Amino acid sequence: MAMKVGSAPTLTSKSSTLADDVFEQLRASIVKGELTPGSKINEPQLSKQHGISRGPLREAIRRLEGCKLVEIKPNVGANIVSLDIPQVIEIYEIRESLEGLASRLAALNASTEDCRKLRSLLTEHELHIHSQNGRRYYQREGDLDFHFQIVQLSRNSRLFDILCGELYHLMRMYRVQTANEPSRPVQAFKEHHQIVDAIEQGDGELAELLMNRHISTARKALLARLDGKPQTKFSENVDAGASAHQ
Amino acid sequence: MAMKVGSAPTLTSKSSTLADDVFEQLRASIVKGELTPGSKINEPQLSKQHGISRGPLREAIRRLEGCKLVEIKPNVGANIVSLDIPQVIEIYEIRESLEGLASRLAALNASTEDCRKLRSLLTEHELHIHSQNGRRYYQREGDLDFHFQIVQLSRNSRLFDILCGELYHLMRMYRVQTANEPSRPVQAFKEHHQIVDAIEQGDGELAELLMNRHISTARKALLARLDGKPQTKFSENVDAGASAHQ
DNA sequence: CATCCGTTTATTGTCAACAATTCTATTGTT
DNA sequence: AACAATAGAATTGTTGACAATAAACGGATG
Repeated sequence: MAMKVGSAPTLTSKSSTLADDVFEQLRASIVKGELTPGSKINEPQLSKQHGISRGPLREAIRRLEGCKLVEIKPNVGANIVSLDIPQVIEIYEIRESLEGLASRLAALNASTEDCRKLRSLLTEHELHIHSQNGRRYYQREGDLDFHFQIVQLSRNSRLFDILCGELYHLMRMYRVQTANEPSRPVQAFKEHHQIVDAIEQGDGELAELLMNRHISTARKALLARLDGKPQTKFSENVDAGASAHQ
Repeated sequence: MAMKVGSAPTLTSKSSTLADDVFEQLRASIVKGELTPGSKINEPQLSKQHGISRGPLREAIRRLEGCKLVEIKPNVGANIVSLDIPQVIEIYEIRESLEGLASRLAALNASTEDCRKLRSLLTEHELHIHSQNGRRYYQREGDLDFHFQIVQLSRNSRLFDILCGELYHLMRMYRVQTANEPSRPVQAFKEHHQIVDAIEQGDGELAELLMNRHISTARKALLARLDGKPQTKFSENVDAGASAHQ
């Protein structure tokens, strides 16, 4: 269950503009890490690379600015946004509230069919969890899929936009494995099941509480890490936190 | 205590780009309602009106698109975003969670000086509340000021961005007076004081609970209105909800 | 009278050139 | 050798022109 956002339909695409296309490509590159946080955007280079003029490229960059994925300094240029650990913790605090809300709403809306899908997603994860490659997969993609589904079930489209359109992109940028902590994925897996239990029973308050705890665990792990390495400027391959659980 | 976002410093401003300037002007126009929801953006007209070329204007529009304040259809143009009542309710659900979080964090961070400022803001509101013009002022501007301050005290910059940079702008667009309900502002005023009480005592959980209730009241008023007029396409001068309390 | 179709008009998308600013590197001085 | 000033290169900001698409108009036809 991959979570495509909005991909181009036809090969010789015509219906969308160059600015839209390059916007999505750039956003994907940022999330994948091909454009590393803090790095500078060179307009002439990028425009040549994508075979377009600077006009549409600049529009795409401006749109990324609106999404807070790049920062533009006048007469200097655009840089990929870079988060330090305190900022990531801020995001976790917000996620905690928002995904709690999503879980509560999901419990009110979810059909039995929806719950069945959630379960199958979890059993699929269980298969991967024990293989080494699988663990990596689970932590890098599979886990967010679960949260993604919950948010969809909330049926609150703006909540979906904020979480999946803004915060999750940043989460992925700073996705990191809960290295050297083999017990956590298994525990997270159990918590996921508990959350589905609550949703299945239509117990919104419980679902909210469990999701809050679930994310809070990861936030606290990050916080502990912050105390350990005080003002470390979050380099690329950190190995805790973001996906500490999920 | 007016809440300017980011205004130009010098008269013959030079340090910022045309795209940045027109972006802020357009955003202000949208929030003020000078550009009505759903209306189309005419590039040649606007560029002449602002005395700039279409290039920077288009960049500003693309940035607004990133902020979800306008929607662009390829080869057709940009329209000011228009919300119907269900969408506004979605926003209230999110506000409820997020401002609850903000209140909880504010209770942990606020100094006695901060609390003093909150009180003075509230007493100022009390003065305005009983005059007819004042009531209008209070509902249109003063009330959001209070919420604005709370969010600032949370010291979570991204929370601030989401609430004050995205949602409040939309709130203002659909700001509407709780017409024919003179009791509500007084009640809201009391609730504001209760929230400050909790913050003053450092009781984060209570502050969160009270803020949740406070916003929930407004959301339910909107919901009741929704049931009354089913699929009304939220015209400009609705008279309930958005600022029903707050 | 309504509808369909082609023409005209206006608006959007794209590009390449120019202007303005910042960054770089060399030179000259202490 | 270290630092400041200056000239050059590179990058960003802005503009106007052109191409492509969609909307508006008008006439012919059922």
